[in-house]
Amino acid sequence: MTGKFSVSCFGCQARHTTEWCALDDGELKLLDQVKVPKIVEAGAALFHQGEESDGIYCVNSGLVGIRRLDSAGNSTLLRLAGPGETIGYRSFLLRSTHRTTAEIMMPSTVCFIRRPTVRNLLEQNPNLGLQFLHHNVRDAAEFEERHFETVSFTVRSRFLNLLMVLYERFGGLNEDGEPVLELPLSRQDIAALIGSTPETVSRSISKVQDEGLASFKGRKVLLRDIDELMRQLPAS
Amino acid sequence: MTGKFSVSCFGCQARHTTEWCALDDGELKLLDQVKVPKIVEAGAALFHQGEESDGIYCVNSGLVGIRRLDSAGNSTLLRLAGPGETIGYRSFLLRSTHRTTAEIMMPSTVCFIRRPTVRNLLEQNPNLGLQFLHHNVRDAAEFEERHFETVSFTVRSRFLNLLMVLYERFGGLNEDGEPVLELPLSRQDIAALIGSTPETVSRSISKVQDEGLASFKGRKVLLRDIDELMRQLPAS
DNA sequence: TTGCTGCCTTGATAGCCGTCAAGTGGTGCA
DNA sequence: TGCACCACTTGACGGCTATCAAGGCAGCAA
Repeated sequence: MTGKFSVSCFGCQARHTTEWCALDDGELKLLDQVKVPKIVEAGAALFHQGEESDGIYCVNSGLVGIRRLDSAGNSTLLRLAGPGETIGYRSFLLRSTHRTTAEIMMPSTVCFIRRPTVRNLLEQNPNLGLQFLHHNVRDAAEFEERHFETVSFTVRSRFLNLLMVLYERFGGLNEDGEPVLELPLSRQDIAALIGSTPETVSRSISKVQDEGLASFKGRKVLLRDIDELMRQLPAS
Repeated sequence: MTGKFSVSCFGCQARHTTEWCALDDGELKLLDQVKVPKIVEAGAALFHQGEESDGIYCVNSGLVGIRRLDSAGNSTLLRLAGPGETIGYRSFLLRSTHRTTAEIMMPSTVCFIRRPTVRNLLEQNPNLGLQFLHHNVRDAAEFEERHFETVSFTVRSRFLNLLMVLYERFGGLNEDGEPVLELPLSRQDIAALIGSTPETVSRSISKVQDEGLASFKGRKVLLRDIDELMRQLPAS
């Protein structure tokens, strides 16, 4: 954690796409007053696996990685959370310790909401609970989807899939109008996300590059043939 | 669907382990009156992928398979639902069409609860929503876990894992006091559940048999060395 | 009985991919 | 400038597993 910043819930871009849209003006005002906004540097952690849950986090900007440590001490990236996503609400609702570690992947701004606040709001406004439910149902559906993909498609397909998802989130056009992307992930984390290894990811990258579909230089990507890349995605 | 049967929510074994434990007596009485109990034969479907969701199902006894059809028309078994589990609530909550098909795997009894009833109960009793949330959070955690297992362990490990899970649910002792199990699944469905193919499953079975850990005859299984089988499970 | 059908098993083969190991390149620091 | 360190790449190898193909086996109908 490296600082605080000022942000109003009322002006939050993400508000209308999150569970907090269930709140009325009065409740939102309360939330606005008691939330703890923070600027966080890449590499920091919002919470660690095994810790007690003492509240939930709402991502305002940036990117957060949800990791799990296995018994051997290896850290595996499970999923990413971007602006508008609420983190840590599961352990909160289950009153359990955090089952994962939330690590900042790029400079981010997040809002922390303390346990009592969340509890009060939940009791006050049943719709908020339903919104969390909706959120989680979508998450669960996505996991099911990903599980299906992992067992059905090759590493290459899964990599291309991730690449395009990341492009939609973080991509843009360079000065020449070409589609480019700066990967917010190491090869290791890419590998974990698609259920593979850094070496195999690296080989997939080389192959895609040899075929002229995209150029990779470190984490910088130039998508040379975006149409063909899209065409090669697993149908879903 | 092949018939109706009489069952009271008040006497339902599964009630206390499901989301319906949030209901008070009055609400439960209402539920009891409007629910539609059904006896269903193996092979029938509760709902099909793509259909409109018109309510949710509560499994009273038996086993239901949740399947997904891919674009090529292949049916893939995604997961199983047993007594006490509620089915179809995700499409219900998202107001979307069913994303999966629910197929009866063995003669079962289920209760159907119509959309308006569920909606009313949800509005009336916020705790019910929270219960669904809990349920779904556990589901999501399980998917995450399974995804992790699939990319980390071999087919053999995953097969043994499934075998022991099925044993806990459907296993018992034969007249000689030996642990036995009647698989409720075809090889094809076993393969789908663990993300593999019927051939590889068959080979795993042969291997486990050669090692003297268990005997397979069709769907009948005799677990010869249950301790060793447990020992070979992936740690989790 | 015969034939048919579906499920399961077994064999042969190829390829993807994980693992181990060595090499490359970029960055920061002294 | 040189060195160390780290992430990444590349190569070699082997094993697991998917695929294709053929054969076995039980259930069923005629």
